[in-house]
Amino acid sequence: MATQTAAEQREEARKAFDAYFSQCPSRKLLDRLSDKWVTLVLTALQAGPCRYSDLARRIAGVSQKMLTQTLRVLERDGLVSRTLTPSVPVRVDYELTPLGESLMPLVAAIKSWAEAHIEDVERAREHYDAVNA
Amino acid sequence: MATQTAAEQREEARKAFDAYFSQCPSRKLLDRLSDKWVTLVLTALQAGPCRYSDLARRIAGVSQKMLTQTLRVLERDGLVSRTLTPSVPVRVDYELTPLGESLMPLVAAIKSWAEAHIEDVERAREHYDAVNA
DNA sequence: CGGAATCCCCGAGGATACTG
DNA sequence: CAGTATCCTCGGGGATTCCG
Repeated sequence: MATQTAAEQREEARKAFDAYFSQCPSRKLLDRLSDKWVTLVLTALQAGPCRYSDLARRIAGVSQKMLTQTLRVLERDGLVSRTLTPSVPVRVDYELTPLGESLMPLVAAIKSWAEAHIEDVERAREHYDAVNA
Repeated sequence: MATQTAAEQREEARKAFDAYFSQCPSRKLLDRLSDKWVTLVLTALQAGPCRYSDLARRIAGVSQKMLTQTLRVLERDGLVSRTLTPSVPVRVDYELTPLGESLMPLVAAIKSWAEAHIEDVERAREHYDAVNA
């Protein structure tokens, strides 16, 4: 019994931590933003409404699956709205909601820090790699 | 020949996109921040220097492998400094660099948006799930 | 104490094919 | 046009073991 306890304790601690962790608002937001396609979609929509196929074209590397999945998540989170026009063929437009727009300054802030400090980071990396030959 | 061209073109487009994409400073930063453990480590270090084992204890759910890996990456990027004291047993302290500290306001901004708007997001989700029964 | 090395599993996500 | 469904691969990351 007791021999297993240590491992079990660690695992339970991890599970409890994960449970707590997944509730953290900052984490939820980071999980969204960090998704490879999310910021690209948001940025693409910043200029205004956009059709599905236009998004697919603008975001060159995306697969249909991931574009659709990303849009669904963003729609569910209330960051993007989906408007279906039942013409033939169907037409679907996506657009940032006010909530989605409120997120853009944060995206801009991230871009700003990145562009301001990326060279410092690059230099640090070169130095690190040089030292740890 | 020509029958393969379409698929090949897509793949090459994706590769070219990935290559371009991986160069984007904002993406690099997001890739760092989005790492599950990075923000936790940075936040833990915000209060001041901290030993390896202290970090391991503070960040309850982390495995040694991921803690070490995270610290290595942060050190390489110049966001965290590592100080080794060759006593017996060895003692290692980690600390935010000025560059690392300059990142904290951004982390705070993320936290701020998350806490301010997470309820809107939750409501949007509930509504979405209710509509799409 | 503070790691490095190895094994192994699981799930994110791309390719492909089909549909309203 | 705008998806949905299925299959399959590839690598992130936990558990475990060993080292200075």
